[in-house]
Amino acid sequence: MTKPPVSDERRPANDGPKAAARNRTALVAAAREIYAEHGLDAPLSAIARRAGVGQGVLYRHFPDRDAVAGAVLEENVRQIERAAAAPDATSESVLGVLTWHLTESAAFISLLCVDGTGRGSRNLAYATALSERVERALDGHLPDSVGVPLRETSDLMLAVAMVSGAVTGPTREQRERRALAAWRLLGVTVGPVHPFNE
Amino acid sequence: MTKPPVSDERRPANDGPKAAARNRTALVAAAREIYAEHGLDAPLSAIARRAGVGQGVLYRHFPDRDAVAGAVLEENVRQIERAAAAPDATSESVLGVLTWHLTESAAFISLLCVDGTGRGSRNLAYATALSERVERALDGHLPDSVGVPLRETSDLMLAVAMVSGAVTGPTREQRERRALAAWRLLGVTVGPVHPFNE
Amino acid sequence: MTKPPVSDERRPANDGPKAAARNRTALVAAAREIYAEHGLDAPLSAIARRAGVGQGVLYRHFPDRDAVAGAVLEENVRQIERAAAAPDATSESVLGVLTWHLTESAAFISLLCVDGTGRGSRNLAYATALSERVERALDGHLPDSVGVPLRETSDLMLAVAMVSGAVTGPTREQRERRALAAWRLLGVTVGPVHPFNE
Amino acid sequence: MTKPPVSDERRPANDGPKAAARNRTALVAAAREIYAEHGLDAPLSAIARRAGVGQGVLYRHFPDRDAVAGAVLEENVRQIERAAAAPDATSESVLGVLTWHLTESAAFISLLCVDGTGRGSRNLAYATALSERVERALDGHLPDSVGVPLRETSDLMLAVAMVSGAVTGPTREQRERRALAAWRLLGVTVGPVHPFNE
DNA sequence: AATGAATGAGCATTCATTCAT
DNA sequence: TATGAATGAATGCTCATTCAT
Repeated sequence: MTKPPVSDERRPANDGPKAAARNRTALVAAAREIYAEHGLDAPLSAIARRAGVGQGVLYRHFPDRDAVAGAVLEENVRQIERAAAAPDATSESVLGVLTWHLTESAAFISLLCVDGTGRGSRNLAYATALSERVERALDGHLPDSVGVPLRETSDLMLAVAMVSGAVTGPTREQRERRALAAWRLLGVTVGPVHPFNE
Repeated sequence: MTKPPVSDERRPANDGPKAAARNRTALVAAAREIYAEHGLDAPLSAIARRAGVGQGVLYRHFPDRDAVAGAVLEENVRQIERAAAAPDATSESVLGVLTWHLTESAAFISLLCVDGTGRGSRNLAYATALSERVERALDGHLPDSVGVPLRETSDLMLAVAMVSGAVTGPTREQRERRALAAWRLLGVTVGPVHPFNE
Repeated sequence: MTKPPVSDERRPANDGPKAAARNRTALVAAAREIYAEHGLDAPLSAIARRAGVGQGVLYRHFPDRDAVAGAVLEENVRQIERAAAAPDATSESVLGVLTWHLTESAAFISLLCVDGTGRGSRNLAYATALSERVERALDGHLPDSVGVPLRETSDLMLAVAMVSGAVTGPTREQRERRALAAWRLLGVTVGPVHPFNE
Repeated sequence: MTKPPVSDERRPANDGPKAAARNRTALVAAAREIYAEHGLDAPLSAIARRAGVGQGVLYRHFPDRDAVAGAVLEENVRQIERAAAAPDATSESVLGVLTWHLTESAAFISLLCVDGTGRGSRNLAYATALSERVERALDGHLPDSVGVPLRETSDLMLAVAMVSGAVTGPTREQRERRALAAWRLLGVTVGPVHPFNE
């Protein structure tokens, strides 16, 4: 009377290695939602619950809470990189995508608008690396601007931080309106605000 | 280096009611420091410890953590109001004082650059009231600006939020440099950056 | 330029020894109200505040929180003693007064309906002494009862405890109704329910 | 006296999910003891300590302190329900079981002898529901009584509350003696005092 | 590899009691 | 003698992280 191969009780959904990638994706998506709803200080348990996995899985994929935020930002940053690498990329189109992410992801705002005064200092490593990837992506897409010109990418990154600071409000629409008003004050034209490939 | 004459060991140091005002001041000062070092989410116990008082004293003076932040911000806001009310006030002088507080107080940045995504929604009451006082103070001091003009106080508040977003960095000097660069990108001239009456 | 005799500033109402008795009375009255509203676990500070005195005064008159409760009960007990000592006292009249206090004072219920399992063990001294005074007051006023007769004062005290257990409800009227129903189940007739000398 | 093979020193003793049910049981048992010793206001930390678990475990199993009390009472109430549902149930047998729980569980007394004056008003929900279950269990088991008859279940519940008020004393034996004396004063015969299925 | 229970440190808050004035 | 501020221990509750299964 050998036991059936799969399991004899309620199997906790051990789908083998296939599940690993699926779980990681689910965790990042869940984290994005939770961050949007409750801010970056939301408990990790909420993220695991939303993803439908145990907390142990979260720790298997991410060593600490900063790694979770980093993974969420990774996706934002990648879209900007791809927008910048597109054959028909213009400063306007790239800023449109960047602005989309600013309005959609509270975590992304925090990335670019860190107060730098120590609070989030735990994970400067992650934040700095990601921030530099954004900077590199924007390099070569310096927009024209009415009034004071942006002369270098560092000026543009400053402008991005400034727009980040302006992006407040409870709904995405309000945040988009504020972001566009901010770009206008800077004299910068922004293309359609949308995600890159979604 | 005089010490109280009696009791040199365990004396809980009850200085009587006279200490009340002194303690409140010490608490606000401690809170300002702690906020600058650890952000607005710093534990209240750290503030009490820094102020050299028991936690109960903190609660005697401030009903909740928002009241503590409010008391800290109160001073920032008041200086801006006074700068705006000075007989020789100009937009440049007022913005200089405002910029000083942006570079000096992490809490003040948070006031003007709230992410608004729900996280800190507990104390919108305080934040809104204080923010409106800043807005009223700035009313009538609309600066000229190169490039895109600021047409109304709401534009100016947007600009302030934008500058707030740019104010990052570990030292006050770096933060001031970033703030001034941000104002420059907006085409706004700012006067000397300093506290109003200190 | 000698100073005026009374005081030169806002005098904290130091009316001399006269005030002592007045304060004690106010404290007991305040405690009675607070206990009725918030139960015996109410903070002492609330009692002092209601009495319009500082907390120090409370400690001057009562060494600890049990002494406060004891003082409140003292008054209840005394009225019962006086009702029992009245020339025209009957078991019915005495039980009427006792029942009044049961319905009016949560603390008094606790005195007679102590769970005895340790919770309130801190002040058994007070409670026991007061309880015995009630017992002595009831001695000699054993009521007739339909059904099972009460043979001794200890039976009557048991009956009192039983009625105490029945006295629940948010309003005094409800509590009185429950108390009378309880006495009825015991077959005991109770006179008019009222305070003794008030 | 076997011990786990590995690690004999600091092991936080995470016995895995198997321990969940065991821990819940231990918590309820510990709560019962603590309540008996220190009353319903005992600190939850004491319960967790007695159960040999961390405080977090307590909160995993019970959302708040009322849920803990509810779980303790649940068992008392269930035994009464089962006693009432037994094929040979009589009013005497059911009251015997009820009286057992009155003498054994301070919390159970509190359930039936609530002072209702507001103090413990936080958890009326639990208390009311459980109290009604007792009432339903007693329905149909109205005892005969010498003297004043109990006409309805509400009379019986009043009698139960009265007996609850009489149940005082440091040992279970004393409490049982008081309870039986109380039932006798009510003219009600009670069967053997014992738990239902233990 | 996944689960989710357990741990325990950490923070907020309350309040009895003391004591300088 | 009265005041009421200060103390600090106690308690409730929340999570980040670990780990037996």
